[in-house]
Amino acid sequence: MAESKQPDRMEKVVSLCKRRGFVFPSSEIYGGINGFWDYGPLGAELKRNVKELWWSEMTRLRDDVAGLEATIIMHPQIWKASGHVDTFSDPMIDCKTCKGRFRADQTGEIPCPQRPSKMVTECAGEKTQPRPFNLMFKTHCGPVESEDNVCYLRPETAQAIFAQFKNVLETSRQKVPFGIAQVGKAFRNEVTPRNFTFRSREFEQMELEYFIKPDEAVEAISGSVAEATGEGHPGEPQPSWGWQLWHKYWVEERLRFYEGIGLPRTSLEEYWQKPEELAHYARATVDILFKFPFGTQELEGIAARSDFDLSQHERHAGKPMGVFDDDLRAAWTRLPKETQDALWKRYHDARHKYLIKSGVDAESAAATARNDADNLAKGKYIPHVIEPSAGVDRLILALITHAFSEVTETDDKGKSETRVILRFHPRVAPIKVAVLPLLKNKPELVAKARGVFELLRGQVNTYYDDSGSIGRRYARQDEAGTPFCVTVDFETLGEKPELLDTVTIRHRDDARQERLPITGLAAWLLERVR
RNA sequence: GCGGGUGUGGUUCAAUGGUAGAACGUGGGCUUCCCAAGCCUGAGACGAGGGUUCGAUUCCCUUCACCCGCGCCA
Repeated sequence: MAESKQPDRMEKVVSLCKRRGFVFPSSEIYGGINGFWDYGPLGAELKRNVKELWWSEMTRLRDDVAGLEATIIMHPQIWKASGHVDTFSDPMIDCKTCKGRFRADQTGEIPCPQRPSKMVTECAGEKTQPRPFNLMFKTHCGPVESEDNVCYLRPETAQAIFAQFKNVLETSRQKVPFGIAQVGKAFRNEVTPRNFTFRSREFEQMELEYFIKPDEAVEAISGSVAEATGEGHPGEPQPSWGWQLWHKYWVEERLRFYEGIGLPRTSLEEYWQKPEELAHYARATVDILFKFPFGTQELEGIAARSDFDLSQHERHAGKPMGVFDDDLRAAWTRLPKETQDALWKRYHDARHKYLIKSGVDAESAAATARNDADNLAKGKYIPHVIEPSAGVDRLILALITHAFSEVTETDDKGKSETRVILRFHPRVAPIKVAVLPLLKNKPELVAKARGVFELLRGQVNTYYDDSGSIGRRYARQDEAGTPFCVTVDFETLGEKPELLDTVTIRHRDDARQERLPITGLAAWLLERVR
């Protein structure tokens, strides 16, 4: 992957974030703590805007998605079922000679990096003792620390959605296909936090689990599973969509979202994971990448996860995770026998393969798979899932680096000066409008400006500033990414009667100015920041 | 975790074995002030902990953080 790295640009962004109050090192007065970052006043607003836009588009503006806010600490069995306990606990061995790090249980199968003819166990390099390499943050529930009450801080928000699937289904009056959305903190004890906030140990995710019918059910109901035709957004969801079209749909929806908050497609890349890169349960995964100054890196992954997660929880919790589908039941009885048999067999084989892979013994796997396929014929199945999973903090960093621009201007005296402008999309900008009296020592101007400020602050996030020259205040707002400034001058007070109660609106990106009546200000702004 | 680099006001940088300067920013003031104008004035720093030394921001050790590379990244 050819990448143009711009370390200078990244340094400037980091220092701007500190200087203007977007991002601070966590616990800085104690020397900081690796992998943890705080959001300052502007960063907090920016992040809030992004999360609210996501939430609103995902849940409130859709009929088919319900929200959830689950706890960070959950029953430890959840992480057993999800696979995190096992995969995060691999004992690792370091080779002091070649500096390699290997899973302790695989040293007999991995070639030594320095002498590929020999396996790691056979080479002469000095090895460390195996050490547990756990990327989940562990804690204890209750006052006594013992093996019995170990709990984990969630390494992803998704599992809570699966765990609460049934409750949400029953209380939200949704039917498959439908989704459950959640925004929240997650924690991973990363080996190496890197690249500013990009890889942090405490971070926030915006995740949707979108539950769909298995393709066999879609085919039974619609006669066939629709094929994806052509590039781009496949349009409004159709009953005939199988997992592939739903997957494509969500990839395009997510790209639209990024465009809508100011990340054009040219700043993004799609990466379709190759079959050998896929997690064992995934049928397809698309990463949406952003061209960061330190390289092109993942913002969001959209995975087609089959029915793996709900199946795991059904097995581990011993609680049924299947749903009953009236349409399927009705459709099934009308199918010709050979179609029924073919669908039964396909569903059976998929279930059987999953069960065997999960370590279920051959006899129960055979029985369970038969039972699952019989259930399909009665209208019951475990939904499959499409998972668009986005990192909030990565997105914030992408928005800041993308918005960052420098403008060098030379004045009459030949003195040149470089100013920073953060060209945020108005929808995400932390401050939407600044209200500025032209002068601060004229009580009438200040009073009028305060009035305008009070008028606007309940509508959009508004900032009042009367310190320094007007040009300095414009520059200050440019650096904060404020898209609009409202200036109250003597004409507002009626120096020219025809301009009484009008103000100057100044645009961030081109310094353009226009005159608007105060009465229309709020509506004018709302139109542009929503 | 390994190797290399860097830590001085908010930011960007100076200087120094005798406890630190600047620019910008920031607080207050003056100015009919529309793109970081000017003037007056204030606050503000040697990442942390040890050691050597009469004395350490400076030398040494440890530690923490950040950056680059490697490894790891369900």
